[in-house]
Amino acid sequence: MPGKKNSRREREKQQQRKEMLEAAMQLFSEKGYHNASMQEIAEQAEFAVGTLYKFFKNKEEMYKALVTEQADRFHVALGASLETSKDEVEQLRNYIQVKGEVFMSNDSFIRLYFAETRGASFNIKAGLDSELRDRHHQMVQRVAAVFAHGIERGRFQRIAEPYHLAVALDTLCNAFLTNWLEGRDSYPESPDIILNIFFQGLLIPESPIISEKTTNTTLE
Amino acid sequence: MPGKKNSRREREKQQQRKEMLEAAMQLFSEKGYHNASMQEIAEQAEFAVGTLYKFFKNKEEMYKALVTEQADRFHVALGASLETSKDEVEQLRNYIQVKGEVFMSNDSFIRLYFAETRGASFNIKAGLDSELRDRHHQMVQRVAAVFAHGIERGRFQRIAEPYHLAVALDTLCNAFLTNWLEGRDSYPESPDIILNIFFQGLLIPESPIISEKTTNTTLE
DNA sequence: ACATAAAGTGAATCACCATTCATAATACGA
DNA sequence: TCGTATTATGAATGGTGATTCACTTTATGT
Repeated sequence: MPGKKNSRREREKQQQRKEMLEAAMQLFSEKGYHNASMQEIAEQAEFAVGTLYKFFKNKEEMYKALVTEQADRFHVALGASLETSKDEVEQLRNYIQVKGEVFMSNDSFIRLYFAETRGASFNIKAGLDSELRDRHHQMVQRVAAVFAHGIERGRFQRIAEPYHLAVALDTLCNAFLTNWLEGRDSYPESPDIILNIFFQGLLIPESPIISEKTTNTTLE
Repeated sequence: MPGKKNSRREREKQQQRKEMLEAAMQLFSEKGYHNASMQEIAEQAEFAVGTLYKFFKNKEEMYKALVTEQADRFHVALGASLETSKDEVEQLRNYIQVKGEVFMSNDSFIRLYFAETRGASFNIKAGLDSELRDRHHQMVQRVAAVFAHGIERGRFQRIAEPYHLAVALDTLCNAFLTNWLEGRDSYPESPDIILNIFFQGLLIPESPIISEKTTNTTLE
């Protein structure tokens, strides 16, 4: 009487589930939610349609499972990237690095992630998007904390609210990564290109110079 | 025999068309392409379904007309914003300003625009998205030219490729605007918050100091 | 090897929508 | 006002695809 958990059957099931999700991932990311049919997914996964329904209540649940599970992995990795060092610059550098790596190796997921997280996602009613957005938002908050720390410690200049800086950093990564996904451009080998945009001016130079009042951008 | 163009009928037609597109805009941006039915759109516009088809070959064409026409207005406004001044800083400031204004007053369109331009858009096969992306890309190139100029003229430091700077600026605007759309945050009253992130360090200070070699972000 | 339970199958069902087109309403010139 | 042309209407059509479930196949225990 094998303990329910790791029976062979149980492992098999997990494997099947995984294969279904892989097929689904491929088709959803290629054709989008509405244009990928359960039939196709079943064929791709080499199961019968009915079998999909033994694992997932319906198409929507399947999609949700897919997206949230991947997003979890993604967020965990990002979260970890902020723990690696005590130095704020290093933390940010790592964040960018990891984000890049994850994107590189999961590009089909990324399409879905962006579809849900950025541009309006109309696919799913039941608040998948808002759940994802929230988690993403939490991630941004964590990055904001890093900036806040850096500012308190006198490592960074307060050129903007920490939260705004975090939004900015996050979105910059996405933009460059998107460019890379679209093949317009290669993703910066090093995180420094992105960091530079911030740090030229963000990092407090030995001798504090620059602007007269911090806020006003010298204009005519 | 009134010249075919501005006959009353002609004007009426245009008005009707406009009302159809308005209804469509509202529904598409609320529920997405696939979840908005022609029936609904017709009701919302107070026409019969059949009448929609007198104006648009089919749902897809209607959607395309909607998106491209709006996008045109949008791009024209943005383009103009870069012509206002000879000073690069002013040009960028204006770009941000105008982008903000357009977003503010067309938020339902923005959802669609992002859906097409950013996150993977699966809605429409016939290359609407790629057409839009191209135009958007051209816009980015124009901004890049501004940066390039500024750098040549010695107004900006070359902290990154002009193109990269343009991508960055554009995406920063989007991020802040998106935040505003989601109600997480109010859109910066002035463009300066965004500019600051760049210009602290981008603007060449009277006495050239900072970094030892431009490229390497001081790290441990 | 057999009986029973569990898992897998895919044709049939059912709902939903885009699109059409025969008909009705309306506009226009005489 | 009447006859014809133009335009609007919305019920009917046809296709698509999610979901179900009676049946078949496979696994398990004796």
